[in-house]
Order: sequence, then structure tokens, then C-alpha cells
Amino acid sequence: MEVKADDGGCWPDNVVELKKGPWTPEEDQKLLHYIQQHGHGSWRTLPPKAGLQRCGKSCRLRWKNYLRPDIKRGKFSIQEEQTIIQLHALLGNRWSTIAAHLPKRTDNEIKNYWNSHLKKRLSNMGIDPTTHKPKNHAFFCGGRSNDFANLCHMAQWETARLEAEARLVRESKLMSNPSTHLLNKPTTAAPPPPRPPCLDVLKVWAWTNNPGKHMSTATTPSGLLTYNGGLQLNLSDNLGPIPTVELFDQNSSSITNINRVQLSGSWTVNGPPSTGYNYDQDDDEEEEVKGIIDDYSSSMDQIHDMMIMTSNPVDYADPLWIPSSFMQGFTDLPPRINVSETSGPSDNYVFQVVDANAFNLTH
DNA sequence: AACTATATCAACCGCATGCTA
DNA sequence: TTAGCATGCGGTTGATATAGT
Repeated sequence: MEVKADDGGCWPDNVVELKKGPWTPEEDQKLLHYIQQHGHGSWRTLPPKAGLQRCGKSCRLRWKNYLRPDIKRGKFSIQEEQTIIQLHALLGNRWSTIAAHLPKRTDNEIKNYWNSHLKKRLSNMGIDPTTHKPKNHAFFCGGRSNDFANLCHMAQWETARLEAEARLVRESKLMSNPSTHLLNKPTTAAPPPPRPPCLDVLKVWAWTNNPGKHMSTATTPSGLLTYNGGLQLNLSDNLGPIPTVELFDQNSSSITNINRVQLSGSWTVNGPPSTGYNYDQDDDEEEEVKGIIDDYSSSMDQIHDMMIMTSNPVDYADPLWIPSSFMQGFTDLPPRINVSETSGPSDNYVFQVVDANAFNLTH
């Protein structure tokens, strides 16, 4: 087949027999060997030098997306998925910019993953993947059915979470590049958004496989988080005395087998984040959990910032059921979660404690 | 086992952008 | 200032794999 040279890297002056389609291992080897020996130099002139009947553009793409030694292939982690979703909410389809935040992932891979996985997943959750806002908001929130209402809750939460985290990304960028900040500074500063309560349930699963990011005391105001085919989260609008949360294994009624404990989403009422441990457990168990928690660094301020930066108020007065189907389709299923309430000292923050090993979601 | 539908992802294509003479 | 070249980017395609019937 005669292929006319295109405008972006194929030989301009000759009509050359150029190979297209999948690369063979031999071609890969030639390209790899040439670049290792000489660097890629000008992509346009590379193919004949490397003994390849490909256009330079094709070689560049093959190198960039496949042969480069610093490429990570395989499944995306939950952390990576989160980053993609956050950055997409912030940046849209700017894949190369998003890829810059995901070391060793290519823009093409991220784009494909978005189109084949994440877009559908958000869509199934009732979130418009383009705007990252809930779809059919009025319909879902009209109270016709619990399922729809729950979906609406989740969409609200996801949106709130994305907004908060996108803001964090944006602000951390500005902090790291103050000159850009100054250049882009508007002449009239907009007033900061109000800082209503925020609930960030998605963190429960999102951080499950990334231990150590945030740790602290587990407390909740009249909160109950259990697993029963899905997650049930009952939250009272009474934010009075906040009971301590205790961890227990549903099967053994103990906190044994806990080797990963993580802190997750929350809302802020007022005041600074609390620190310290509050356990209504016997001493041994308390020591065990303390030990676990001490293994990870407490990063309360980060959580606090994330919470207060959201601008979406969330109605946390109603019980929320997260159906187990919601959990399906994630690269890594979260562990089961079991948090119960007891009485205890008050606190201003709510945390969910995740036990990654004591439960098995798919039992 | 055979066929069809759907999902996945490597690769292509055309346009945009930046650089240089 | 402009034209030509080199490279980058994002949308799209199509081959292959996998799931479903």
C-alpha cells in the first residue's frame, strides 16, 4: 500500500512504502536498540537510520507509549483512578497534563482508561462524566424512591469531594508556582465560598489500599457504619456529644486481625481537628490499635483542609445506603467496614475506620 | 462449539503549537 | 512577519480479546 506522508513526522518529500498497524517484536527491537545507541534525535530522520519502514510519528508514538523504559503498565490503582477523576474534573480532557501527575503513565493510556472505565463508572453513579455533576438531579432527588435518593446522595458527595480535591490540587499548584499565581490573579478577588459541612464517604474505599495517608482517632456523632451487602451510614443531625467508635470484627466481636486502619471522610462542625485516641476497648486491644495507628502518620490538617474547602452542603440527616453494586467495578474492591458506636468523649470530627483485613467483601 | 456483542487499547489521523531561518 | 518543519495533543478507528447466548 502506498501511504502518503502525513504532516506530522512522515517523510515529506517521498512517497514511501510505509508500514502501518501493530508493531512486531523485531521492529520494537530495532527502535529500542537505535534509541539506546543514539537517542531518538529527529524523529523524521530516525526510521531509515534505524532500519524501519515506519514514519517518524509512528516511531515516536511507539517509543512514547510503549517502549520507553520508565513506563508502568497494568492495572490502575485506586489512588491513580482517584487522581484521574480529580484532575479530569479540574482540567477536562487535557490528557497530557493529567499524565504529568501520574508518573510512568502515558496520556494515551490514561485517555483510554478514562473512556473505557472511569467515564462509564461515573455515569453509572449518576454523575455526568463531562461536568462531574449529578445527572437528572431533580428526578433523582424527588423522593420517588430510596434508590434514586441514595444515588443522588452519592452524586452529591462525589461532586463535593471532587470539588474539594480539585481545589486542593489547584491551590497546591499555585503555591508551588507563586509567579503564575500572581500573573493570573484577578483584579478583584472573589469572596471565598462558604464552608458548609462535608461528608466524604468515598474515601472509605478510595484510601483503603493506600494505608498511612491519614490517621487519627475514630469518633462519630451518632454514626453507625456497617456492612450488610452494602454500606449503611446512619448519621444524625444531632451533632451533640460525639461517641467514640470502636472497631470490631463481625465474626469474632473483637478488633483482632486489624493490620491496616485508615481514617476517612468526615465533616467539620467547628474548631480545629482533634487529635488523640479514644477507644472504648480493653487495654490490650487499645494498645494494639494505638500501635497500628502509630505506624501511620496523623495528617489531620490535610483532612481538615479538604473538608472545609468543599462548597457543596450535604444532607447528612438521613440514613444512607450505599448498595453493594456501587462497589462493583472498582479495580480493587474495598474491604468490609465495621464501625459501631459507643458513648465517649465529644469531638468535632467524624471518621470512619477501615479494617482492610478483618473482613472480606465478597465472602 | 459457533456465533454475536461488547470491551479494550494500540495506533492512526489531523490539527495545534513552537521553533527557526 | 512569514513559511516550513518538528513535535505534541486529543479524537477516533479498528484489531483483538472477552463475555454472553
